Amino acid sequence: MKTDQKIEKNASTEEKIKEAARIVFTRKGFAATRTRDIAEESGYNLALINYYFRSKEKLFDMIMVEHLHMFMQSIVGIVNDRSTTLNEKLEILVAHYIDMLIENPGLPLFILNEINADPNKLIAKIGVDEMAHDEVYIITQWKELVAKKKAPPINPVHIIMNLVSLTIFPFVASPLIRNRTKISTEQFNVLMEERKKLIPVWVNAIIMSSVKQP
Amino acid sequence: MKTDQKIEKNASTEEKIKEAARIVFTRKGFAATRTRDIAEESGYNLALINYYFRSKEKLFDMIMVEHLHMFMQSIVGIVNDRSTTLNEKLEILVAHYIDMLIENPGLPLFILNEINADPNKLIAKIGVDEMAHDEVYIITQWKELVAKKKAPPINPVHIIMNLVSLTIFPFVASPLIRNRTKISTEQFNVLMEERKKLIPVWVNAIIMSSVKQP
DNA sequence: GTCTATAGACTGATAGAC
DNA sequence: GTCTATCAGTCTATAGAC
Repeated sequence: MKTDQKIEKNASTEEKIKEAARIVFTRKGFAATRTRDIAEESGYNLALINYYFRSKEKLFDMIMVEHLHMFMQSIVGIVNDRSTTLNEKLEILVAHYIDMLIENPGLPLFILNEINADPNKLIAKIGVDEMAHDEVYIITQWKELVAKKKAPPINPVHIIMNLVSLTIFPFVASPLIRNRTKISTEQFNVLMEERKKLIPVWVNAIIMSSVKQP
Repeated sequence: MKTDQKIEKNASTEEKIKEAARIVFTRKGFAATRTRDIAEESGYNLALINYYFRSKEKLFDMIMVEHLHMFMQSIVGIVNDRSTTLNEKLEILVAHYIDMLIENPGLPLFILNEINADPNKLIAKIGVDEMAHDEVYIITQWKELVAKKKAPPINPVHIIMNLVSLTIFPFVASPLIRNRTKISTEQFNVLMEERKKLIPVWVNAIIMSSVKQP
């Protein structure tokens, strides 16, 4: 996956500006970012931003669409893979996301913010409506498990929320966590690497706990 | 708990403006909020904001400190209570936070954002350094549990992260969740109420899963 | 394509009337 | 205390030189 934070020397001017915008927008959000910040970060002049991208907003939208795409990318392939078990899918998904989040730790907060600012505008762009209906294979596998284990009376939405919460939230709260526990970014990333193996185990434990409940 | 979203009729002008600022800042963040938005929301004029609070930033800081206080409030009392077991503390904490979050769903994203924008500035204001050292009774109880169960080889930071993630993240992702699952805010809140009882059970299951692991 | 200079709109803050 | 009017600064976007 090519998600280098640094601006490549051989990239075109347009690409350099877009990369600079990605960095600044992700760090400060749309409103707090000035076109001057992007110009400075890119090493070019302010006027070029409007030359290549018609406006600050259009540049932002372009970057946001790419971010959302990165977030949803390849998931469809994973959850529809008929050669992997439910547990394997879980492991692959978690590892995939944690890898991506270690490289782009600011991404979730950025996206959640903009969804919060204007839910309809952004959600429309996510474009994973292929996953909205129940044709996805992982759903079939889940239903089989539920039937076999005489399983959860709990809403399956909880299970999804738990999986996503356990995977993404630590990155959203990363500055706070690192401050309170006095650990470095490197040590934080080691913890996140550990979670690749732990989260699938935990999610299974959560599912089983609901089976045993009265 | 008094956290009414509406502006009271009998409140003083100063209080009404602060309440309006709370609403707008929480919804849009510092940078995207204009003093004119606050004036409009409060029903008063722009000039009064500077009359009562010297600047936009001072007003923001004041609100932020109150928010952080709300977040940390009464936790010290709960975690230091010698009359409750570890499990009871867990249940009380989760229920306490979920109640607070149902009333103030925008709070976590707002706080996480501002911590992200300037980690040092805000963390200094949290003022829970009483909880930094190991004098807290819940820590003692935790250590006893670990000793008795010959428990987790996993870093206890994971357990804390899991507890906080499971409790807070659904609120941070609320607009996304509500959109994807096509549920209303009321239905969402019902799910969150369910989690009051479920999260403590899940966290226990997570802890036990690490005991059984090789 | 890239730059400087500047227009035009908006923002936070204040002066001064009542 | 509350208002209107306005200043001074900053922002995005563009015009025009090279």
